[in-house]
Amino acid sequence: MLEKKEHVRREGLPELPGDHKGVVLRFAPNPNGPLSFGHSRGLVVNSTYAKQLSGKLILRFDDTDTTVKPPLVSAYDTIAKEVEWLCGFPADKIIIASDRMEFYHQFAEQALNEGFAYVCTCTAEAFREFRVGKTCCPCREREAEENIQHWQEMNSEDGYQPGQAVVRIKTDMTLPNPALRDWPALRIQTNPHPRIGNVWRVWPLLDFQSAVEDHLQNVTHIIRGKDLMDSTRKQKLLYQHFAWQYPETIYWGRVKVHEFGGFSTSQMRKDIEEGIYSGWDDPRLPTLSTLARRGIKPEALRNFWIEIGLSQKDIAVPLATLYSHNTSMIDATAPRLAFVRNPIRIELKGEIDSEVMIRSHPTEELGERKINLDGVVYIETEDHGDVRLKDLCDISSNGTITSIDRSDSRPIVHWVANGKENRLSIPEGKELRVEEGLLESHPHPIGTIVQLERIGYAIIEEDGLLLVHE
RNA sequence: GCUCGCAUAGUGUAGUGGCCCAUCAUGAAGCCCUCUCGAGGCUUCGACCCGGGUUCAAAUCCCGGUGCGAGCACCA
Repeated sequence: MLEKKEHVRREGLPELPGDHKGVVLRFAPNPNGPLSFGHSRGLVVNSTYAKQLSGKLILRFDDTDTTVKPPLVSAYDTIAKEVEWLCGFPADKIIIASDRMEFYHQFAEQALNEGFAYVCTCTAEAFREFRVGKTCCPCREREAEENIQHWQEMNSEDGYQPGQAVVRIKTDMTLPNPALRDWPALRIQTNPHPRIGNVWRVWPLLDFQSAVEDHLQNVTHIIRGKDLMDSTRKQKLLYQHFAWQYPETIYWGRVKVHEFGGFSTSQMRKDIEEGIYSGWDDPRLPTLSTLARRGIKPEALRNFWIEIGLSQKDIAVPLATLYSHNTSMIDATAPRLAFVRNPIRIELKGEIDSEVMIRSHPTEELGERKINLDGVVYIETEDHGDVRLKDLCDISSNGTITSIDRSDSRPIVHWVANGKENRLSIPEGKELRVEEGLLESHPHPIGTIVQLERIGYAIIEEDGLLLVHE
């Protein structure tokens, strides 16, 4: 029989491979600063699966680097709160790698004892030669006992110093992929850790720490960027040595947002400390704090990433896509207000009520605003001409009222009668443009998202308006 | 250089051999709406990277090419 199948479009995220029972996922940022837009993909994807499949979401702080990207003590707390804000629920469990060091040491010693790891005392440059030449470094020949001895020297203050020794996982120096050849698992760092100080000297690198912790936590699925594909391959080799089973792994491709180029957490941290930015929620920054401050709803961010999905394709998305999701979240509750930039005074000539009531939203019940007219309105200089004052009357360019009802198709403009001076800050990439103008009097408290008619959505802040988006 | 990955309209996606002269969203253009450059409704435009192969049949499988991206850190 010829059966006509329905063409059904898949909605939401693709089905997760593997077993759907007892799913354990993790989101593992480096707490060297609060979360950024870039982190939000991993968080949304992992938490959405965890929620859909009634699984667990682990928030894990990968804070084992005290040198290149040292942890920021305040970020641990901030990130936990940001996770709850974005996901709508808190992480089921929080793991801090720097509290779990004894486990990493224990498995490192096991690896050394069982002969699938060794202490390498070559310099990074020297080892590069071996890696490129597919030849073994002499350190690889050490017996387990000798390795343990060197390991103890790594852990001792008067033993090896940073850069003088690392622990490597034995793979195969002839592996076609150079990235996998006897990769480094632990190294010496003497900078004190901001959370726990100088308790440890030998710290694991990501590939080792993450692999061990995923096993310890029974993580079932790892969903991460495809830049970590070789990390998966390295970790699988380690899992073979330990005879563990590696989780299902899914990748996403690189995302470029045109409006947010060139920010790194370390750089932002430096710039904030130097006063270039006012803080982590400076309107020009691509952080989650900034997006929250700017009135971007967590649901909008979630819908945005879910729509993009999990393809391994590298993409470039305009922020307009995120904004369109946000518009649908905020429009129904955003009262309308008029904000007139570059105002020009117009004296109304003709009959008109001295008091008008105007709806705060064209379709939603957001109440009405009462406006007292004393014969003068302000419109934007650019709008000057024969226009219709929205919800009021048609006028000619000298202010003569030609009709109360709309009489023709002349342009509709917004206007302010008894406004107050205000300013609107507009983030434009790394710049912040400020527009002065007259804002209609209103009763809305700080934090309200309003729609400035014909301009865009804005949030009311203590000292002015901040544009959400158009 | 070595290794790995990806390739559908301007953008983002659906699609795992016949439902596909290809889905949905967004965009652009035009129209509608007692009245925003908002929201809503309608119409139109617009794509399977290239070349071979397998097959009765390929966007879908295989090979080659090209393009783009990533890893080869004592960062994550």
